[in-house]
Amino acid sequence: MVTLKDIARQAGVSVMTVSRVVNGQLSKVSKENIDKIQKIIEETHYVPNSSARSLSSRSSHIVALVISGESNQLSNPYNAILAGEVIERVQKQGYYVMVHFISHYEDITQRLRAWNAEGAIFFGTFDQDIQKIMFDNRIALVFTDSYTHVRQVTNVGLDDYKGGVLAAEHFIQSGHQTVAFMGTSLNQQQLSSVVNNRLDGYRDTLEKAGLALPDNYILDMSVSPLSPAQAVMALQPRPTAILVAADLQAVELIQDLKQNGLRVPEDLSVIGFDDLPLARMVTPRLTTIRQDLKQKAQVATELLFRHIQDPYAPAENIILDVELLQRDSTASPCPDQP
Amino acid sequence: MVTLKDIARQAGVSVMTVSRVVNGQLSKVSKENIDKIQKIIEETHYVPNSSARSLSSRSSHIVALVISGESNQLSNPYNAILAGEVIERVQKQGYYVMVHFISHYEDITQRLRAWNAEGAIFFGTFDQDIQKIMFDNRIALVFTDSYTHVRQVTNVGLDDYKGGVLAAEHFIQSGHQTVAFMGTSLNQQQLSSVVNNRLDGYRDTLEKAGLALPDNYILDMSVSPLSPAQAVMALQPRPTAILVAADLQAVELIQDLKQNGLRVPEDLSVIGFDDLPLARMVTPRLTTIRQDLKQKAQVATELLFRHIQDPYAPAENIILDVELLQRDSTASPCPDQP
DNA sequence: TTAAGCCGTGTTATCGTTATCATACCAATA
DNA sequence: TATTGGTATGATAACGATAACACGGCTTAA
Repeated sequence: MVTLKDIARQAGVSVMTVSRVVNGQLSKVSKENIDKIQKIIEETHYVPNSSARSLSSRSSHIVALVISGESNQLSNPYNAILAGEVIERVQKQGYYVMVHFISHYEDITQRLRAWNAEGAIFFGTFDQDIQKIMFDNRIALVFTDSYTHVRQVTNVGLDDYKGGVLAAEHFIQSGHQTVAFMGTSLNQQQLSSVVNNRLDGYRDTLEKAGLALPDNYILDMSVSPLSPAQAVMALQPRPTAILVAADLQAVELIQDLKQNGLRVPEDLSVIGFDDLPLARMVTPRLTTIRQDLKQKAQVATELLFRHIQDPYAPAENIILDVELLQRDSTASPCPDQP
Repeated sequence: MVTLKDIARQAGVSVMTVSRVVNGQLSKVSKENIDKIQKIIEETHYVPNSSARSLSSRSSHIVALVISGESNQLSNPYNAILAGEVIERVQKQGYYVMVHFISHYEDITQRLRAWNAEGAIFFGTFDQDIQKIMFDNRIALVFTDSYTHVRQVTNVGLDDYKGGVLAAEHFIQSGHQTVAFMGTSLNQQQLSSVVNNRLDGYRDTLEKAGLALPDNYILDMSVSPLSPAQAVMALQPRPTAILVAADLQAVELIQDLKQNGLRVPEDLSVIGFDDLPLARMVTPRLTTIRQDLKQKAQVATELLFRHIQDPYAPAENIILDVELLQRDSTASPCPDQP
């Protein structure tokens, strides 16, 4: 392995002179030395040792990507796409990305500190743990989709409430009278308030229009023993429209409905959430509440680097907009419906 | 930041004694010191500095995940799922994962050497560059889906040829007479021999059964100006079955066919390749050549750690099996077809 | 002429850890 | 008694880089 020392010896200068050239402090080195040293660097394929740099300069140029969830966190397209966008951007800034999968609160702070990560971006639910993490680390932290009351937390969220509102409005305008909601983890207090907010916007808007959303029309698939279609079909009267809090679940529901002989949108209109690429690929193409993952990644990365550069930059909670994308999984209710 | 020195001072011992405890060399330290030191470590939330460790011990416990491709490499579910599986397993071994996206041959060796990665797993096409990489690095390297003639390369591949065979057999048994193939990057010599092998198995089997696969029935969508459906419909006589070399493309084709008024499988039987989760979600559910990504990840990770532990472990080229998964996108040709 | 300042370069200490060797102590063996 | 050997510990020197300061030589202003 080639080190600064080797190059210094070859060039007949001190390591500091080489170090300056490597780090682009060219104004401090004579032209002839710059040329000589750069040539040797090229020839020897010298690569600076990041560990040594990190140790000495106390800046690692490492950003951690922390993804919570169970099993293969990247098999979820939402995580995967967002992760990819973030990695691309972080890399473009000359930083390195370390990926950490965690289930619940394994001591992620250990992992961040081991390599002196300069910052971290979090995917998934961390609400309960945000404060712990905040106190344990003094590095730049950016959360996504986290609801919290702690002021110092920087977060990039989504206007989930509005998403619910848009879905409700769409159903109301289409003339639906009996509607339902499907999601997961609805009862846990802190967890998944993303879904809760979508529900709130949905319910509030329905009620304003004089439509009720009874509790039993709010289906929590994380506790229901029934399959998605069964859960819907068990409702009397049967809803003609449903908002499902995630595209993946919506697709699953539609599959299941088909197998049970129900048609979408004729028998049931379905709105998803996220607009994953998948939404355009299924039949019928999924009407969904779209969020812009590229934008989310961009904002998160920008915030991260802002806080890396300036530890005293104020915490921000950015809420991104959503829009309804009407495709083929929603329609007016059939008049001859039972 | 708490260091070994701090703990040593508090415990009234030398740093080496603390180091031994931290590294589990408990037989070399007295019981009372072990207890005392462990207690202080807990209290102070000491975390060993990995950079310093790496520098001193010359082992970083870092594994690089190198993913080639354009733009967001993780938006491809194949990459994402495989990456997730690998990350999980690497992490379980106590190693850290650095992710590197590269397009073409950016100097990935720099990135690996900067942090002294102990090993690397590669996703994507690297055929041309494998040798370069091999020569530049002396660390454990595992490629996936790479065809190469270099003996020292460790690779986890797929029986792509058999995949083509299975698809052809399926079409032959179903009574198809006019069949086609769709893929990308078919002409490049080294690149994407994965697809070429699938094509070879397909063509060989068809020919053995007396069916021709004329060149113009081999559609390369990376050079065709037509949309997938258009490319198929331009063929006279129109094929009644087609093997598409990747699920994503197959789904795209089916979508496009629908919009052009053609039904799957009635007008055209379609077989995909990979069996992504997506394949079960679309309508019709996609018949496809299945590969086991978990297995692929497991084998790749095992090979990686074997070569990390033993630099002289022999290079291996493991070929994983495939199987045909019949779903709803294939059928016998309609008799009344034009 | 002298003080001040810049430029290019080198010297030294340090980052936090581990490798290696040395040492002190005690027990067991010849 | 002298030798050997194990056990627990410490001292010292790396690992590869950067930070901070020092220094000589030159120019410029007082």
